[in-house]
Amino acid sequence: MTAPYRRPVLPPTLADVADRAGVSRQTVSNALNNPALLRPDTLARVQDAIAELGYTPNRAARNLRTRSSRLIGLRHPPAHEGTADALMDRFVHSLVDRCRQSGYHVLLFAGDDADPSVGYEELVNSTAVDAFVVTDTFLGTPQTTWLERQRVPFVAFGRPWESPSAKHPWVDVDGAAGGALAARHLLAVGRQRIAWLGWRKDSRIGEDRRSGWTAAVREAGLPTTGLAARVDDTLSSGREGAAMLLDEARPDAILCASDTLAMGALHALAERGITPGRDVAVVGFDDSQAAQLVPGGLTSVRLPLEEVAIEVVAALEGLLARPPMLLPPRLLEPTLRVRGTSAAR
Amino acid sequence: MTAPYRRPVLPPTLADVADRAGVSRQTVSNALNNPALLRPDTLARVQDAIAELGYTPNRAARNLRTRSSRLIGLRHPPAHEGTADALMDRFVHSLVDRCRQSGYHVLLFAGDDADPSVGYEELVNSTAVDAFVVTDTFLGTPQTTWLERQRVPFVAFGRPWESPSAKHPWVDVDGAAGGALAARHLLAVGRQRIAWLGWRKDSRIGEDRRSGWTAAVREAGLPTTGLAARVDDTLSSGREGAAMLLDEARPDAILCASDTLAMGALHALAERGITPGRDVAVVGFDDSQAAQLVPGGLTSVRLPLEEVAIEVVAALEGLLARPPMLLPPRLLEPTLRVRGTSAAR
DNA sequence: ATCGAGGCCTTGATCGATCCAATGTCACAG
DNA sequence: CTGTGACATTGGATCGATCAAGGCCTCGAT
Repeated sequence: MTAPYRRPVLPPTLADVADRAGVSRQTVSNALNNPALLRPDTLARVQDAIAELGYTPNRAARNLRTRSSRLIGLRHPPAHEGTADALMDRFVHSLVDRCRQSGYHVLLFAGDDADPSVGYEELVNSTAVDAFVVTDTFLGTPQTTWLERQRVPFVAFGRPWESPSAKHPWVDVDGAAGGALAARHLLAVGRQRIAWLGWRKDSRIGEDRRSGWTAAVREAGLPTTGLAARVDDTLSSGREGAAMLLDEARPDAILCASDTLAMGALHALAERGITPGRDVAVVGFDDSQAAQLVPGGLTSVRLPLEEVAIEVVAALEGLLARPPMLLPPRLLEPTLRVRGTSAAR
Repeated sequence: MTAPYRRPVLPPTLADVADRAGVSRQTVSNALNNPALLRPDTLARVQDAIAELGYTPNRAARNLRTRSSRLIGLRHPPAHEGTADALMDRFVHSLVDRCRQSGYHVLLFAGDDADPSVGYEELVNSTAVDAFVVTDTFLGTPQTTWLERQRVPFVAFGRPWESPSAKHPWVDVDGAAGGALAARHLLAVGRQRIAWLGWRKDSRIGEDRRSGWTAAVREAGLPTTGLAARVDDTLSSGREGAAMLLDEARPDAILCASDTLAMGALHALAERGITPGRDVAVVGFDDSQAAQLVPGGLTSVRLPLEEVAIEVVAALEGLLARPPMLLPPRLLEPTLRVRGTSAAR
């Protein structure tokens, strides 16, 4: 057996291709990066040589010369063991897919919640990545301010809640629109007393979603007072919150800030022998897997993560173009997945 | 405002550090890669200069010269919209974390289920990554055979089920041990008729897990015949399978090949007014989030993904060392998370 | 016939690190 | 005083691509 896991011969270089095609290195380079500069017959000859040799440009050499790596850094969000993970997974997937279409790859790295610069700094200074995608802007945005000060190119998935004057490009989902969408759906299927089961007041995202509920319900001339509970984003708090709502406010629908809370609400209903979708409608948020594990299905607001990825990559390309072109922030509309827990009566 | 998102000055190079410290470039290089070669006072001088300038080695240049990128390629598994995703997320997290400790980063890329070489080939030829971590070895392993033939270094998470003679390093979780662990736990809490609710026979992983159940139950002198059902890995099949078992085999425990199936089983119990954990115990597999969303909690076999990541990275380091050192395959033991659905009677 | 313009292609330098071979320094034995 | 070897440090070449500038054509205008 020969030496295992070592390629026997070195891969062909651009110079090899040049020799074979009978042209200079620069011409081969142009064939790859600026084909219009070549005469058609020369181009064909070079392309043949490339194909025959199975040549692929060496990234390290190209990176060194062009001072760019065509890599996008993404800090793998720390495991919350919560519902957000599955969401992120969907987003990362879309992002990877979209990056590929633009010739980028995604570099995952681990960060440190305490010090935002950890990880980022090393990658920036070593020119390992061209830009970053930042996801958890709701943690008080220490990293975005750090990145902005360092003039590191990045695009955020999530508004700069804490510093609305921030100038960096960002893409986010309109939580208020999602809340309103869900509330209007519940109104359309004949619900009159629509309760809100949401997160605590210090959650900007939660308050955003909630504002959509408030607006839509008031718009219909229906009450919101006494019909809201704010709890932690856990199954048990969701159950307790829903129990309280059911016992004290007699809602015919519960709109929840997350699928986790919605699952809790479903348990509270079950304990009382109330059938979801018939007696009391339940709607969640994020369209996580849990929504599909409910028999009959949980109606849920679905975030357009594929679109978010598209916009994020577009913003990245603008940022990395020269001259850089800053795209304006984008706020995308979520959609609603109607399932059994909000059937029409 | 100056040009946005462009660093005003070029970062310092190794030569800058050398000038400042009054030594040659090579000495600075040695200070970084082989500090033992330097006299202590020289080393200190160089390190001071590095700190003062805030120098970080340029990756592209280093990669070009050393022919290695210190990047590990990981094909982001296609979204199955199934339970496996959450598992993968945990694994990826551990992997990223572990890679960091070894000075590696993870490069995510999108692949194509049809043609395994897509993605891999480009990254290999362009020397973008040093090695791959391959995760979905259960799909008939087209990519592992391709990678082996191309002599691309890689480590698999998952046995080479289809080609046991494969020589590449791999790490896997002992599903049989997990099945046996869960079965013995059920025996220990006094269960006598332990049913198996598993995947169809063509699932190697499913059959592996099942074999542990068979062995443990037989070892206790208890029956397995008529106590097994094999269905698709969906909530509804789980419910139907469990319903059949409950109606026909009268088990006092149901051991499931996945949490998804276990959730289905719980629904079947609920429909019959049977209390899980008291009347019939239920145990799942994979310890997914769903297991924690069950009130009281679902007992589940937890895969040691953190350990898997450790072993995978260790194998990678062996592979990339020179001379390469192939570590023997590792089969890791899962653990059991005992929760409400298998309480002692 | 000569010149200039433009299209097409080539040559040499360069990016920033490491590899390699060689040199300088020093203590100590012959 | 020279030879030897171990250790510390250096200078030049190199990895494989792109940049910047310049050369060689061809062709039409003078």
